[in-house]
Amino acid sequence: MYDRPNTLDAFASDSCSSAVQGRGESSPATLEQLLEGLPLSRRRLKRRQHVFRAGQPRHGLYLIHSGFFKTRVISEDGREKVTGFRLRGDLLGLDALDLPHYTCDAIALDMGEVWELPIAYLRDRVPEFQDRLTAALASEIRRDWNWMLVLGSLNAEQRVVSFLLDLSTRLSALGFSSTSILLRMTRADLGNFLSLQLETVVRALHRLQAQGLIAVDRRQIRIVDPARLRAQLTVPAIH
Amino acid sequence: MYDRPNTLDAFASDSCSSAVQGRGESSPATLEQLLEGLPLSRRRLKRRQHVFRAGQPRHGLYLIHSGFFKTRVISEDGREKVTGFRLRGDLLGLDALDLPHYTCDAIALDMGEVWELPIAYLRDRVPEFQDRLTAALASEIRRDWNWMLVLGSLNAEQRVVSFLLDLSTRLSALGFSSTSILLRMTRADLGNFLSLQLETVVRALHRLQAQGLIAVDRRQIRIVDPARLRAQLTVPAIH
DNA sequence: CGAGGCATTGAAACCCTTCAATGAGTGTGG
DNA sequence: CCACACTCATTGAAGGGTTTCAATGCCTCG
Repeated sequence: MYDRPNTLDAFASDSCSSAVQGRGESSPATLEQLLEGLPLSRRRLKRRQHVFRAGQPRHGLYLIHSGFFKTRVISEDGREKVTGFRLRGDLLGLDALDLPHYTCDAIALDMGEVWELPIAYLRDRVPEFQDRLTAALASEIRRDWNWMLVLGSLNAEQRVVSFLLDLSTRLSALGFSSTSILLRMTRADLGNFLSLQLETVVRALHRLQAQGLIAVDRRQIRIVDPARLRAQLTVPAIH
Repeated sequence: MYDRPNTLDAFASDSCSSAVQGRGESSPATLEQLLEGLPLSRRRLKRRQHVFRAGQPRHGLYLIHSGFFKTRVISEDGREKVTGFRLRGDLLGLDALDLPHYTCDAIALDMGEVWELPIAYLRDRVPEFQDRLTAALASEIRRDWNWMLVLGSLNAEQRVVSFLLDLSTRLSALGFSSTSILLRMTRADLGNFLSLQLETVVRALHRLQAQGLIAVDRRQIRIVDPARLRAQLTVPAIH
């Protein structure tokens, strides 16, 4: 019998891509370390500034060096969907790797810096680069599928819990506190990502606080009881 | 001003990956043509048979030669999510390209045949293979994002319409009728994919039939009025 | 200090889910 | 060849979680 991937475990393992096919023995753990010393063009971004927009000619791939970003797609008739929140080490533009134009918007939620990666150049000079790229692409697919599972089978409160735990894990992996979380996105962005109305997000956070699982102070979230918070995901899987 | 990708257009353009970065002039349009003549191990599958299961050691990638498949992920506590329905030309196992084990189940919905692609071998011998792989991965990400958008912003009826139009487009690209569609999956599978209960799918199909947009006969669907069906997606974007 | 963006809260409405029962189609075994 | 079993689809009714709409409050910034 084989182990089935746990939703949360899958999230966690994806945050720092581990087992890349064909990778040699010891090598830099992060893409950033791998690219250290290369003359990459860096770009600083302010709040609400776009790294790129859907439809623009694709230049390269962007590696987040610092800051907090969101990616989103917008349909012809204006419906928007936040496809993810991206942190240091994440790549922006993966979805358009085979296209001449970007297909999503990448927007800074606060100040940040990205490094532009010249794909063709790196593919030729950095042996591991192609494998890293493949790993990042596959990882994004798994991430998307996990969120589709979450959105399709959990209620509002559980979705918010999933989000908080995921963010906590990712921030923790970057060396930040796993219990003190500063949300950089609006309630509307969060709701959009979780396929909920912003009021529903507010009420879910409120209920979680009332249960003593978290403490909410505007965008500052403190995880009071991680264990019971996690336990919320295994209770009556309503919906 | 740049064009934003239309949901449906995006679906359509993804069905036959077109502009692969760095691809030369004339070359086989499909992966299958590219691999013609190579000694690939083929595998016939019966209804309900698994191509692979999550957790199994990853062998290679599978190219669907014929048949109708579904992929799904299952969480630790048994929640299931159908992540897609796959047709001829689609690849199975992309999500685990960087992992030693598969992360989803791939299941035949009727009789079919898949070709097992030895990745490392093909990467070395077939120049275009890596680019095709990248294109397939990025394409899957765009596909997932588009479905996330659909599920997050459209009501039950519109989701079913989106599904029918998408399937119609894909079947059409394979040379099948675009108006006479045989659903190979159960209402439950379809509902799971669309994040709806099977009863809701039934009722949505019923209403679409009542409006004269489609004709439903068990799993046989006939698209009576494609234009008005498409128009359903631009009306009161409820939700 | 007013303006604006964002968050909160309440109440009503609604779409979808849930539960239950029936029906249709298929396959198998006596 | 028919009957039983089983899977899948259909339909109805009730309930409920989210949405929708509206109003208020809070904080930041010019």
